[in-house]
Amino acid sequence: MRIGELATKTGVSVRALRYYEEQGLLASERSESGQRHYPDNAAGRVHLIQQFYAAGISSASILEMLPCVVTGEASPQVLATLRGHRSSVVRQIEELQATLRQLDSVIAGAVKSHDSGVPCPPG
Amino acid sequence: MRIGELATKTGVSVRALRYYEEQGLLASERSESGQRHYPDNAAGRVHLIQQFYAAGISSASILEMLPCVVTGEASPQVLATLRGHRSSVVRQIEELQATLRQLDSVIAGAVKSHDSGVPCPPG
DNA sequence: TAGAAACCTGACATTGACGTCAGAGGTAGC
DNA sequence: GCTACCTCTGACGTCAATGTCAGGTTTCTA
Repeated sequence: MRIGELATKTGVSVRALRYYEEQGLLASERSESGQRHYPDNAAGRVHLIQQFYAAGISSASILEMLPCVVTGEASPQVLATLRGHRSSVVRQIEELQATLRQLDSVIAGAVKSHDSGVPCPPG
Repeated sequence: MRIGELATKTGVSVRALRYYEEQGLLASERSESGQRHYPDNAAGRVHLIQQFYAAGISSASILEMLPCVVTGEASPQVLATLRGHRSSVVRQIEELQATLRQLDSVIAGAVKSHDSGVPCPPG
C-alpha cells in the first residue's frame, strides 16, 4: 500500500510516517518513480512504534530495540536497555495510578459537594 | 523557605519552580527585596503539579483543576475536565500495560535465546 | 487526456517545559 | 565589611515529534 493508505489505516499522519522512515524505524520499498510502498504488516509496526513513543521512549532507543522485538532476541546491551525501559514503564504506571486515585477522590468529593449545592470555583 | 531549598527538597529545578509560578500554579510570598518565600506545604503542591504533568496534562488544565483538588469541590465544567483527564489517564495506563507485556515477552525471549547462545543483533 | 488527488523532497515553524546565560542585587558566615 | 553563595528578571536556546508550506512529479478517474 502507499503512504496515504497506511496513514488512514493507522491514524498516523503522512508526515509522521516519513519521519519514522527518516529515523530508521519504518522501512519502505520504493516504486520506479520514488513513491513509498508498504507491506501489510507495516500497520502493526506503526502501532508498535506509537506504543513505545507513548511510553516516553525516544526514536534512538526504539531503533535499538525494534529488531529484537521483531526477532525476539537481544544482545546483553540491548537487554539492559529493555530492562531499563521496563522499569521506567512500571514507574509510569504506578504514578498514573496515583494520579487516577487523586482524580477519583476529587471527582467523588466534587460530585458530593455539587449535590449539596457548593460548587467550586464559586460563581 | 526560599526557592533553592524548595528545589532541593522536591528535586525540581529552580527554573521549573519559577515557571510554575509564571503559569499560576504555585504562589509565593515576596520578601522586601523581592525574593520568593514558600510555606511548608509548597512541596506537596509541587509534587501534585509534577504528577499531573506526568499524566500529560497541560499547565492550563492543571490551573483549572488545582483549586478544586485543594478544596475538593468543582463546578460542572471543571468536573467534565476532570472526567476527561480521568479517562485519558485510564487509557494511558492500559497502553503502558500493553507496552509492559510487550517488553516482558521480548525480555523473556531474549533471555532464553541468550541462554542458547543466539544473541541479537548478531555481532 | 485533462484535471484532481496523492506523492515527492526540502526546509522552516510549532509546542511546552524547561536549560542556560547575563548582569545586577540580596544574604549569611567569618 | 569581605566573600561566597543565593536570588532576581529577562531573554534566547533546546529538544523531539510533528505541522505546514513551496514547488514539482506521479497516479487515478472521468
